[in-house]
Amino acid sequence: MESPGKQQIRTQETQARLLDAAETVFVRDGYENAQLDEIAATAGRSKGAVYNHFKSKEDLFLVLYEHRTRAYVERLFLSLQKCKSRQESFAAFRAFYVGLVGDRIWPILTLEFKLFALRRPESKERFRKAFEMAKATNYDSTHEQLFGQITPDKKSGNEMSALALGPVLSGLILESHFEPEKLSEEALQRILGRIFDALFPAPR
Amino acid sequence: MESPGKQQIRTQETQARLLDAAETVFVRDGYENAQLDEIAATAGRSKGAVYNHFKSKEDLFLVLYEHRTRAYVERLFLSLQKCKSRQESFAAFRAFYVGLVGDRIWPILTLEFKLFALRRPESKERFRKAFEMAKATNYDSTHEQLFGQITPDKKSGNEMSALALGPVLSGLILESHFEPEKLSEEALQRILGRIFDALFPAPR
Amino acid sequence: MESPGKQQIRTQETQARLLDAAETVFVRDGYENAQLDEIAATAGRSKGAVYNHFKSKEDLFLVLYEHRTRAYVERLFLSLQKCKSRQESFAAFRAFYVGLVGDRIWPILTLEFKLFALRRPESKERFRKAFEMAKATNYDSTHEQLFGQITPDKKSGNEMSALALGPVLSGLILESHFEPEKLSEEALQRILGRIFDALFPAPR
Amino acid sequence: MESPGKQQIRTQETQARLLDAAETVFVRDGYENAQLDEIAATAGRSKGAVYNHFKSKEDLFLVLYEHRTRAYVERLFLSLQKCKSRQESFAAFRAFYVGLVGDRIWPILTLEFKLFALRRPESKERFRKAFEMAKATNYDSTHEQLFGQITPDKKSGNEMSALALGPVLSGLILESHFEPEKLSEEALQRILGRIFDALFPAPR
DNA sequence: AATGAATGAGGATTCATTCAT
DNA sequence: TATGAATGAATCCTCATTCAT
Repeated sequence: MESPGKQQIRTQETQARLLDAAETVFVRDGYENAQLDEIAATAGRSKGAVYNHFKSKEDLFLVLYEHRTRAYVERLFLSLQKCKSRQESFAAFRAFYVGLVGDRIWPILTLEFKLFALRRPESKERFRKAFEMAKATNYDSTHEQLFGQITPDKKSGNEMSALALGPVLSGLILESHFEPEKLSEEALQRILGRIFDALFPAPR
Repeated sequence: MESPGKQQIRTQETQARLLDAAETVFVRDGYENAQLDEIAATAGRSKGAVYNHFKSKEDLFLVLYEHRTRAYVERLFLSLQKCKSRQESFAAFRAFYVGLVGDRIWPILTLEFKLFALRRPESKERFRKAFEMAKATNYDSTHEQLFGQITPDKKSGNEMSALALGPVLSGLILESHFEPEKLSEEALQRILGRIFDALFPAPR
Repeated sequence: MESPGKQQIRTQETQARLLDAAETVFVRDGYENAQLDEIAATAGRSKGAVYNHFKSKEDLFLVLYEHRTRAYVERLFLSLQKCKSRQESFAAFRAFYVGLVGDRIWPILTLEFKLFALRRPESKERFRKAFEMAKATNYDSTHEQLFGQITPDKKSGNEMSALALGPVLSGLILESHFEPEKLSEEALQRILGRIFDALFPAPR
Repeated sequence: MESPGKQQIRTQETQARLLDAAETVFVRDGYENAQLDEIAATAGRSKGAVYNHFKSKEDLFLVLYEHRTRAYVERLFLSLQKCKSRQESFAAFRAFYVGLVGDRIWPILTLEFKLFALRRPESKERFRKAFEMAKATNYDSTHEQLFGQITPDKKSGNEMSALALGPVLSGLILESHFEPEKLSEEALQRILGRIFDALFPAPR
């Protein structure tokens, strides 16, 4: 009871360090090959510490995904909030998307997550909820901010397109690991831009 | 001279069965979770038989990838050979690509392979070679058949675009497993078509 | 500061138990047929515990050999330290050697080790180092204590003879397992004594 | 039925080749690590052939040991037969023994055999029988040829000494693999000679 | 909260042996 | 007799998880 504040801080720091370490190791080695031992060591903690903060390896993985997903969505919302017009919003959206090529980690983590979830119906459920939750926060208003009020039909088309953005990005980033020259960051930006424009024909 | 024939046939059949079983199990469970036991059983063979045909689990995985890759490339070349004009060829190419959405297996297998290769530099080498070999077979003539003689600059752009096709497909197929309704086969075809057209603006 | 003590004690006890169990099982079954499972069980521990203390079966085997070798060499040095004269020392040396027939375990273990090392050049290296280290500790002074200052020529002869002692013992102990009556402990003592005297003609 | 002679020759040759190959591989790798596959390959035959000639790996091992043992005993008897006097016989016996250091294979094989037999009471039986048989052939007359008619007491002493010869040789040869310089063939001959003389004080 | 020793289920791999040819 | 594909028992080792400290 001496310094609960410090304790809490320590606890939070451990959590954060573990999550960072987990991201590093999961992405580097893949979920199955990632060793809790190594995650703990990378975080400067011991194996046991992981279990004080997470129920299991799977739990750590899911919490990590939830964190990172939330962070990205929040970033997007933040950048959208600053926009004054629909055009501006739309441009910000596009820029945000194309800018994602700068991150070699997150898209791989996402692939890893999805392949993981694909094989575990139980986790798949939690996985989707996490994603929905993050997305849902401001979904409708965001959509309107970007596209205005449009027919349900068009809206569903937009949803479909939006759904495609992530996977396309992930696939390309993965490929770029094998063809770093032909798929340079610049090249990827151009490709992503073209694809974005194909999926979201600029509102008149 | 009857026996060698029978032996050979048996051997080939076993190989083929093992590869088919491997594809099923690897895609269903992922590389790490796939059990040799189950692959063997699925093939109607015993665990040991796998090791008469493949050096290791990894080897089986790589050989499987090589086989399937080669098969796809050959299918594409075959369909191109029938074409009489550049337009026809190009249309065939597009159709081939868009038609790939019908296969839920191969794109997932490819993702699995690439994430696998990403973590094993040695296999990465072999992996790329297999792909190159298959691609190389008729590459230049194919390119000319599709695009005619164009500036090296444009050619390199086409290469980049070609490189993007597979990853985009894989990413989308994976996502469709989570959103089977929003990303129906039909929807995927439309998206893929649009992306294809964005990457390869139709020649004139 | 109670816990680190308890932990350490537990750790040491486990190590010691595992080494004892390993000795029992390796000698009884031979290196290849010895099962880690059984060693662990004999030690009252689980299979996994072995791997917390030793890198591999091979490592366990080598560490065991190092331990036991060291212990024997130390015993010899200890008994030599008590001696007052060269004659006494020499007699103690002889007695020590002849007394080794009482141990049916150690000579067999040594054979097992050497045949093992013969087939693994890497271990052979470590194996020799362990032996050298143990031997080296007091080698020169011991030699002088036993034989006085003698010509290098004679010294090298003594070295050769010393080298022969162990193998001769091991060979005989092994044989005595097949001819327990003809090669009783008493008989072995007589034979060993005679051989010792032939190899080290008593210093006047 | 065309050429039974040729068939038989082929059969015998295969047997001999398999035994030679077995000796090579068993000595090089040890019984447990020796692979039937490799033995067969070394013999220029296939794995299956081994089973046409031997019941099992163990059987092959035992037959090999029996063969080699018999051969050595026969060689000794042969060289003794030529001797005219007891002195000559005795010298021949000594020379035969000391000469054994030239063979780096057989003593190791013997060790391997004995450690093997030690752990398999069933084989131990067969093992001893093989040895006895070989030895027995001419045992009593040989003994008399070497030592004349002596008291049963002395005879039993000689038996004991004779029993020691093999193990001593094996132990030393094994050690010489680790100390090839200090235990050169020449050095071994000197040591063996001294030990022989200590075990068999020259008759009068 | 943190540590790390211990657990033990799980799985890839090896290889003697069998058997159809 | 010879071959070698197929079998499957056997075992080392890994690593997520637990728990006493």
